[in-house]
Amino acid sequence: MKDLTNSHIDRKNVLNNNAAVKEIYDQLGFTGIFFENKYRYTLNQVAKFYEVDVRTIKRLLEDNGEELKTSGYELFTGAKLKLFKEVVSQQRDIDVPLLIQDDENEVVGVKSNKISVFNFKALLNIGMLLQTSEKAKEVRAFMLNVVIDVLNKKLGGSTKFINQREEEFVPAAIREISYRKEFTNAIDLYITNNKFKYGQLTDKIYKSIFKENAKEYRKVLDLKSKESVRATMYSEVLDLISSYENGFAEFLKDQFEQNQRQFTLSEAHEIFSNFEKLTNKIYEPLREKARSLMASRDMAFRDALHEKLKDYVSTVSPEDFDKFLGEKSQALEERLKENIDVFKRLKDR
DNA sequence: ACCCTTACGACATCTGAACC
DNA sequence: GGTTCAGATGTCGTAAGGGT
Repeated sequence: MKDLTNSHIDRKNVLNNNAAVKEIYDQLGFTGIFFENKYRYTLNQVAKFYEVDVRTIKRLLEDNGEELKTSGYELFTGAKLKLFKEVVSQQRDIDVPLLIQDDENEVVGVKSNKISVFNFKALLNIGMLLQTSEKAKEVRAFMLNVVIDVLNKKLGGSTKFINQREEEFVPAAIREISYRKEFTNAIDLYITNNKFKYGQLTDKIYKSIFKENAKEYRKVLDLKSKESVRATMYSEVLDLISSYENGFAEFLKDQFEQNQRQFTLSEAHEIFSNFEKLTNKIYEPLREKARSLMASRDMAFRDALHEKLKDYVSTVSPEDFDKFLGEKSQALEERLKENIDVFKRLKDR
């Protein structure tokens, strides 16, 4: 079974979700020592919190050092340690003593030359790695509940059109519409009548970019028959589709001018394969990026796995979480209203 | 029934700034 | 300059779980 304790990607996707982490901190009620803009916990506090031996936490540090460092684990020494100690001793005066004193009622680490310090994310990260601690198990369940709550609150329960919540979506969708026009025009003019020609060539583009045809894509995202495939795509994917459509339209036109007659649909398929070969290297970097963004975001936001892109699933960045869930994310209607205003302003000039 | 692995705790030893 | 003490690291024992 895949869960937080054995999936690096899932752990990152909880920890990169800043809105969720903040909510978890507010609800958990385990106050840290505020130092350099973050809430900090010493190694001993962390061990006590999860009711495990200090050695156990240390072993996690040995085995998952890099991950924990990325989350915000730090080893304080020298000047930084001195500063930290000062902050700690001040905190003792304002009555948060339990957190920073050990059993002998001493301030922890006064004479130590180094102290392991966790920020809140690293504290949660530890909770995701501990296998048998009951407390850690509780914290994990709690974290996931909050993450689900946050998602539901931000999205009103549906993640289907989460792709539309970032600033870039509307402009990308508008661009795509005009490039789509170029594409369908070229198909109209240079390919003999065949009612399947649009769908088949569009599928070729989809397969070239993300390995699925429209039908497969619909299935992965569980779209109803009336729901538009394009409306669920991320701006980066839309832009790449635009490039393909525009590029292929021009390529087809060139071929037509050499050929002096319309192509059949099966010839057009061959022409597309040539186009694909010719542009393979050009599109490669953008395609890799689009695949990775699409696979990772759909996993994190839509709980949807694109089987053919499973090697591309990685973590969703904190920026992405903000982009789609944060203050700047919006519902499409607001986005459109905003854009209409822009058009109006331009028109008035 | 047996062996192996995993996760963890207990104990021991070494290190090196900070403090006196 | 010696003492102190948290941290780093290593080793061993054990309980639980899984596979054969």
